[in-house]
Amino acid sequence: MYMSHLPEYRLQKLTTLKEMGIQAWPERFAVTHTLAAASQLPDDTADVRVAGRIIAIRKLGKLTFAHLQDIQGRVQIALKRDVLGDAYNNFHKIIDIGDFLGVKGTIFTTKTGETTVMVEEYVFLGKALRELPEKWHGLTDIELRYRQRYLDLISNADSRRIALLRSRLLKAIRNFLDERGFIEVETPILTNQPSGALARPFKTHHNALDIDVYLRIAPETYLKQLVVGGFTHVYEVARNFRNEGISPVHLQDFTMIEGYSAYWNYKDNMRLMRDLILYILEHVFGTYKIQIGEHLIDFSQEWPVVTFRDLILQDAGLDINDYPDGSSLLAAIRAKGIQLEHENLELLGKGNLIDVLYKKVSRPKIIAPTFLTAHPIELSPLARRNDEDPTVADRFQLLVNGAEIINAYSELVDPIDQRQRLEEQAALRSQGDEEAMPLDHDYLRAMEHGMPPISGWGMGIDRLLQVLLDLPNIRDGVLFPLMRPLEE
RNA sequence: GGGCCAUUAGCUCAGUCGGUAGAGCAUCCGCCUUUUAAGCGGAGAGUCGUUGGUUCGAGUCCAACAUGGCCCA
Repeated sequence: MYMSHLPEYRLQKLTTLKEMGIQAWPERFAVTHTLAAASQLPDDTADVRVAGRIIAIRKLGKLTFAHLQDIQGRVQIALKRDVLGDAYNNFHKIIDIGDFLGVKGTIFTTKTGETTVMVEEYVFLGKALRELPEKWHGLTDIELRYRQRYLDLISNADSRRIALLRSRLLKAIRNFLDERGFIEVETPILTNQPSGALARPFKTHHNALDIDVYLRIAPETYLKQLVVGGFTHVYEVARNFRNEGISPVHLQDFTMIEGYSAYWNYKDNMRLMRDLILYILEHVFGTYKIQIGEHLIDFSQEWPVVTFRDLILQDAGLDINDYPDGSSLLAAIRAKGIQLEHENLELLGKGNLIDVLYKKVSRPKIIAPTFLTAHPIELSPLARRNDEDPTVADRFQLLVNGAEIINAYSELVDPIDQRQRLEEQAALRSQGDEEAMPLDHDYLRAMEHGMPPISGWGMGIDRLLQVLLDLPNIRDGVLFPLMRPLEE
């Protein structure tokens, strides 16, 4: 057995445990209270049984204090030689910080006012052969926090708070949608074609069928097929995978909630999304006011609605409607002295150029929640064309603090228009644009069987969490972000 | 892809001008019955990320590489 990498003193205590006939990793312990609940009990509550990881021990001769902790709380325990006899000395012979312990005892309050369990019996519940991070500073090495998240959770209260908050946030969203008649479904992650978004996919291989398959980049086309099948309000909490670069605002493996409603348009979803965000703030944060960087944002205020055209007119002094194509717009941008960062500005179509311009001059300025609407149609291959202006889509994005939190539109349900737009995408793809969408025959066939009016939305949970919690890196809201493996 | 920064004891970090490797926590020993970053006294603990180079001498200077972070593309 290879154990030379483990601290000697811990292996020694493991041996001591065995010599004393105590199981190092026993199989069960019945508790009466969670640690958090026990820490709220009144004095003299008897027969309290709790269990947790020992995160601190303070021995004062014949009296020892320790703290038990789990993800939701902690409670102090006290062990007295008077009460425990030999078991008191044995405790110190077998216990290290990090071990799991179960205790039975009675609640009392110390001189310093902390609710504490006076231990009458204890049961060893699990040996830790490695040490915990330093107790005061915790684990600060960002790499270690991502690689060994469990240590981060044990030693950093903020990490525990974020992990629990993410869970509560997801639950709140499900509750909100369920209350409004949405049905939750699951659609495939392994797909024959990457569809529903503009992004590079991860590719893998199915052995039995001997075909390449792709991890989904969006659940969109499947969810709309379900609307064809009769679902009127449907949603999925979807893990999506995009083979893109790593940055503080990009994950390769992220969670998106998408929802679709038959007979709705994008304006119905604007209302739904505002209600959803306010519901989240009320139920998870308990306030509509969120501090983001130096700004205190009150979400209960009116959220302005701006069009792409008005926004760019305001921020760049250019009316995009004055320019028929990309090259004339680019000339105007250059005449204004606006520097855009892109490899091949000359090759961009008008829609993509507007997008690059918007990201440069407008997006970073949008702090308070704002609906951005009327996107260029080229940027929205699955969205419905506006009836009055066929160059824009019936679409909106919700922006907060320069980040796109929600993307939504009235869906394109005309199979003839859809086929044409996907063929344009496929042409771009054959010219080497790896983000363009391939022809999705399954989806087109479903559309041809008939779609009602539909509006859908997608909300990036990781980004939402990053914005609402003001996290410096999007991975701070993810328990186990992808890391390059270390060579042993 | 480019730039900057980090990598020293299990953890958190110092390390001056290039001259024998330091502290706190954790660990071990002793004292201690209301502590909570417990305290007091003592002890052990290191491939200074890796590989080269410069030098009488490198944790320190130089180069490459590795991993991570931030900024830019």
